Amino acid sequence: MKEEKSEIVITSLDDIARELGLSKSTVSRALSGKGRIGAQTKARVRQYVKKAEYKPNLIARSLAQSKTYNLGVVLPADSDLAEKPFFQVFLLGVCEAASANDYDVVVTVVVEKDISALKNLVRNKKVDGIILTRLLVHDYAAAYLKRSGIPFLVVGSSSDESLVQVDTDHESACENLTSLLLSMGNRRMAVVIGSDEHAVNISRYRGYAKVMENRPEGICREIVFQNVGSKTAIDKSVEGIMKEGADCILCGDDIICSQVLSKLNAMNIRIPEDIRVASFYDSAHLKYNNPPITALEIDVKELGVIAGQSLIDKISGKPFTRRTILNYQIALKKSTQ
DNA sequence: CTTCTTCTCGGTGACTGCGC
DNA sequence: GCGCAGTCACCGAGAAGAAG
Repeated sequence: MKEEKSEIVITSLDDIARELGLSKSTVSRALSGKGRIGAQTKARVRQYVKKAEYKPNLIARSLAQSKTYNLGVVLPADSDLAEKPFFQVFLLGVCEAASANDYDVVVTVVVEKDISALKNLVRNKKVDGIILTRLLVHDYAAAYLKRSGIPFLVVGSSSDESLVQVDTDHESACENLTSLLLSMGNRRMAVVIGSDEHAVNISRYRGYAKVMENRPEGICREIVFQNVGSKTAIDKSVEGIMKEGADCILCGDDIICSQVLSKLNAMNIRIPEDIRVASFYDSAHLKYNNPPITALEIDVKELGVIAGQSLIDKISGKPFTRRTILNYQIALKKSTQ
């Protein structure tokens, strides 16, 4: 009986080396492009590998390089996190950069002072680097990562120049949006903004305040609501603003804005006829609102891609930018006309 | 049975050596 | 001396084997 030729299964560099009559180091060099290798040998190996549909064993590569090929992304453990499009879209961007570099993404959460999950990730050497997605004014996670020595970057702005930062210039963006709305005839500009524990809220408020302080009437404290987090607090802020009277409400972010809109709707207040509304951050929450909402638009996916790529560059010892600032756009919509 | 040592996995990279 | 390919130690953790 004619013996059937058994198919050769290629599972490792050794198999390829044996088949081609080379050493596995030569095959490794041919595939990585590193080290000295003849062009002919390189082409021969690559052609064979393509035909055999060989995929390198990433666990073995990790072992040899003492790297995990994982990026850690730290999210805040907010109860309504799933409702925050920022983090979802940001993760998409990070995953895109990671995938393009043979990295995977490991997600963990921190609850302000409780950074035990992050510590486990670092201690157990599960990741090569970390991205902190929300920078706090007193950030325990950032302080810990600095001590640990693991490469990391933060999404946000800090005066601490040792931190690698990726962010939008929120202060300048909010300053420009506030100025623009004033130039459109609005005089009494109310603001509803979240916790001043979050660095981003500080920057946004600073942008608003910078413009308002330079006006003859200054900042009207009775229509300024900071550290507003809960739905109840936002509702009370809106009631206060309507009682005191304002031309426009500036919302600290998309979540606050959607709750402000909901409260105004419940009070039968029309936008923009009775009051104008704008948001310091746009998202899917506001995209389909009627009327459309004036807001600052940021390419969050691009933010994720840049954060991911910057961290990988830092891990790989390549040159990286210590502070990357992304552009923003002011999208003027019907809510402020 | 316990403890210690060696081997294993697949890939990397510094070093070595061959041939022209 | 240069260009190239081969050798070998190493990575980390668990399994297997050896010794007491």
